Amino acid sequence: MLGGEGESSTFSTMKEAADDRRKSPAVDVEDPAAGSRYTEHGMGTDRSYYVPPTVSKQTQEIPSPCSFIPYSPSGTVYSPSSAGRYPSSLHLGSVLPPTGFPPSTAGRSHFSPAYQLGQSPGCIYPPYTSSGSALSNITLPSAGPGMRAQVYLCNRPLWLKFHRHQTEMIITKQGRRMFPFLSFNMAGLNLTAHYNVFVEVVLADPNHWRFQGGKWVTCGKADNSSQGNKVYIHPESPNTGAHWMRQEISFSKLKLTNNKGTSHNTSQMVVLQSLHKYQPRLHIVEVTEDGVEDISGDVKSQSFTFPENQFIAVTAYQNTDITQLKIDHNPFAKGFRDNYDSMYTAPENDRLTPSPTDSPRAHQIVPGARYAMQPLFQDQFVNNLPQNRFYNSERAVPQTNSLLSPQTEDAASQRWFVTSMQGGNGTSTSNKLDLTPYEGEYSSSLLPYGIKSLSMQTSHALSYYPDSPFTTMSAGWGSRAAYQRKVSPSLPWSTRPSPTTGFPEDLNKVKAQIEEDVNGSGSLISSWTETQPSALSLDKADSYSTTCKRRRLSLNGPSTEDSPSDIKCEDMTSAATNSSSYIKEAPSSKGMAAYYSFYTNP
DNA sequence: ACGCTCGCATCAGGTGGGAAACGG
DNA sequence: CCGTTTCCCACCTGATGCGAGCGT
Repeated sequence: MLGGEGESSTFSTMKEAADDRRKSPAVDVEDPAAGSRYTEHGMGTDRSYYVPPTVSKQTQEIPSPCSFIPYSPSGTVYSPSSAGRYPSSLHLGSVLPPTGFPPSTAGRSHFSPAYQLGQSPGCIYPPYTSSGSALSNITLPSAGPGMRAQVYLCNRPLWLKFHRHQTEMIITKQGRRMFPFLSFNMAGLNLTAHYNVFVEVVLADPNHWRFQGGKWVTCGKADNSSQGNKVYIHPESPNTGAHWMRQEISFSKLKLTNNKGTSHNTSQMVVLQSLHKYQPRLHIVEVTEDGVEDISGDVKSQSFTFPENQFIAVTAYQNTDITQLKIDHNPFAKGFRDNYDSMYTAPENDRLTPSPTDSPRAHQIVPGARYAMQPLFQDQFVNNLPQNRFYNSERAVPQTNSLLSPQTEDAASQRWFVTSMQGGNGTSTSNKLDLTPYEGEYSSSLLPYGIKSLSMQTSHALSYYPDSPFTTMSAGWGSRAAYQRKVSPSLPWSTRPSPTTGFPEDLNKVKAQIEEDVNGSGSLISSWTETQPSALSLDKADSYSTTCKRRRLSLNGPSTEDSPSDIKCEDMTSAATNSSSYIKEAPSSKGMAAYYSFYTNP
């Protein structure tokens, strides 16, 4: 409602920012230099923030009352090279957590350490350290105590799964929802201040892509002239910081279209061009109570970019791995799962209760691991051991495989870290996907995200995918969907024990926990910059060249990683549970609620 | 009698696949 | 001719409405 209205007018500043961006859209992802481009921005400075793709800086934590702060990197965590280019205004890198924790340490205690590390990120996440260290540079928002926002990508594990294979999003004339959809948890906002929260989808790189030979390759230049709405304002905008932090903020209703002329539901539709790569960006803009952006004084806006959210817009899926992931995780595609099973696991079509150990696909689908994990982090980790690997693999493998040869991914999957980050622009290799830069980060981040997601739970936001208990997961995740699979209707998840662990009693504890999450996992992302809202589409694309062949890749190897993501989610939940004491809503079992409740309670 | 909860049926909407249509 | 886009299909989820059953 509000958001929609406000789009054009309210965010004028944003538009300006966007304009600025346009000027420099074209940097190549590949360009090593690109990394440098990503600059941080200071708070009000400008939109040009970006994070060096390769370089992520870890921020050192500044002692601040708010534990969250530490991670709020203004700096950059990582910015995808591509992202940097078009960044409208702010770019925050997401902080990635180090690779998974050792199973043994998985437990909460484990996080604590992470937390500490968080303060010195470098230590904690060695991989990221180099680049990640950038975070330290991050300047905290000067805006005021309330302005230090931190954002968690709730369904990051799921996004990572897709990202590994180069996420594709279908765009249709009438609009197609994203899956995974964007779902965030926020922290660090002023409880009483009002904010508009919106997502802007910007061109991630200057290339036109095509799927050829089983992988995505560039094919000419992107069409910068694209027109149409590029911003989706969360329907609950404007709203108070307490509101935004109380629950998971889902953008499940956001639709992607290629219909530039669409006049209806423009508030729900983001116009994109097929075969172009995009980077969703979350913007949080402080506004007056009536939703008007406060132009007086310093503009308080922050933007957050998660490289794993990048996707290529398509009118038909190109990579069968992506198709399978969609089918496996999207409840609405459940009808296609049987086929899927048959395709991938021939003999076992009938398996009613897929076990995690089953075929890779089964992992994705099966939540078994998750469930088990819920109770405790440790459990989660333990169970996840394999999963962790997957995650790693996701990271490491990602680009290469997914793009190149998915089939081989599994094997490769074992490696989590990618060196790319350090290098300056990890972009190095790839122009193609630019995954590398992120990967390192991803790996580290996995846990964190998972954690958060747990906390998030409240699902009110999610109308479609929220299941009750699992809502949190839903946001993203596939986890839920997976569980629901026909195959394993009987899965215990419904019975999931709610987290029993208590939350930290006091805020400090909560903070600490959060920090842990952040640090440890790095899940929080955060790069935030205060800048003016920028937002609008920048990209214009032009016609892209042309020929693209579509090839469907193999099915073979559906990713093996599915479970990991789930796991993470679960982990998070468990974590959340720990802090239950704060939970206001005690929704069933959702630790998430608890987590947020913290915020809600002044 | 009234109010609440539960279960079932229905409807709207979302999903990917496949074929046809479109365009260079 | 080839690649991309569009349309239709069957299937599924989620929300809603309605009625029955139960408790006060």
